[in-house]
Amino acid sequence: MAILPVTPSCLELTISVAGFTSSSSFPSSEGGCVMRDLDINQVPSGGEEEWVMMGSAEDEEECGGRGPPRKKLRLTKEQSRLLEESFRENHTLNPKQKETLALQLKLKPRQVEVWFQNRRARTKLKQTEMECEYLKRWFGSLTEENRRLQREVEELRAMRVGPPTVMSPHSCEPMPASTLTMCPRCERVTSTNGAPSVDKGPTPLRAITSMAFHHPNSMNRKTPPVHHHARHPSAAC
DNA sequence: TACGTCAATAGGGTAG
DNA sequence: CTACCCTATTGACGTA
Repeated sequence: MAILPVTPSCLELTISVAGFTSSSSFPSSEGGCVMRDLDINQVPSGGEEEWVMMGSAEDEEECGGRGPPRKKLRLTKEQSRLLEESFRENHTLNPKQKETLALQLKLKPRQVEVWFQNRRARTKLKQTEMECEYLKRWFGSLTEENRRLQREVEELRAMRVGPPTVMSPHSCEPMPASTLTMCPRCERVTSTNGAPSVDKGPTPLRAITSMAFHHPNSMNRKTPPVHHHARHPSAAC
């Protein structure tokens, strides 16, 4: 599997699957007029932010109508560029970095903090969407392979060529089928006489979860994900 | 006008 | 308790 950059400026972790292109769509919501007390939304004096008028005269009437009309901050291209640049270097900021960046951008430290929070959330959402897409495709291919194997089993059964035998991976001798069992969870064949199961390495799912866990974005995760096999009774697999 | 984007808030969790 | 993080949500704005 190749790792290709999808949107280098936005995502560090990317997953590439043959024929897969990711389209980002974010959930949105609509709601009524709920005005909050935002010190953050007060127009800064001499700042370089793009402040857009927020709410109409009716809105003000409905929501109190006290004080100057609220404005919504839109970061300038330069501010966004600097923030992105900083995000590429570090997904989290220490207080010193935050202060410096805020000073540099003529924003409040809280605004820088919020931007980084939202940026991390967007990154994670995109990652999740990509993983979801990938898992769907993987499921499809597994279903297809399962069908193919089922057909093969049927064909072999139809042939009726004596008791089935499996070659031992150790001695290359045929093993009696009675010593083989199927792990109900992972559906891999294991030997009851101590022979190791045939493992082709980590599954794509494991690759994904381990990638997610080791990604810098997950550095603040408190509890690592536990793979279900860790608690599975048939620890052989 | 519906929908996507994004700055911002609320609220819950955790480390120090 | 404080400061930080994450997640869910809100609401203004841009645009197809």
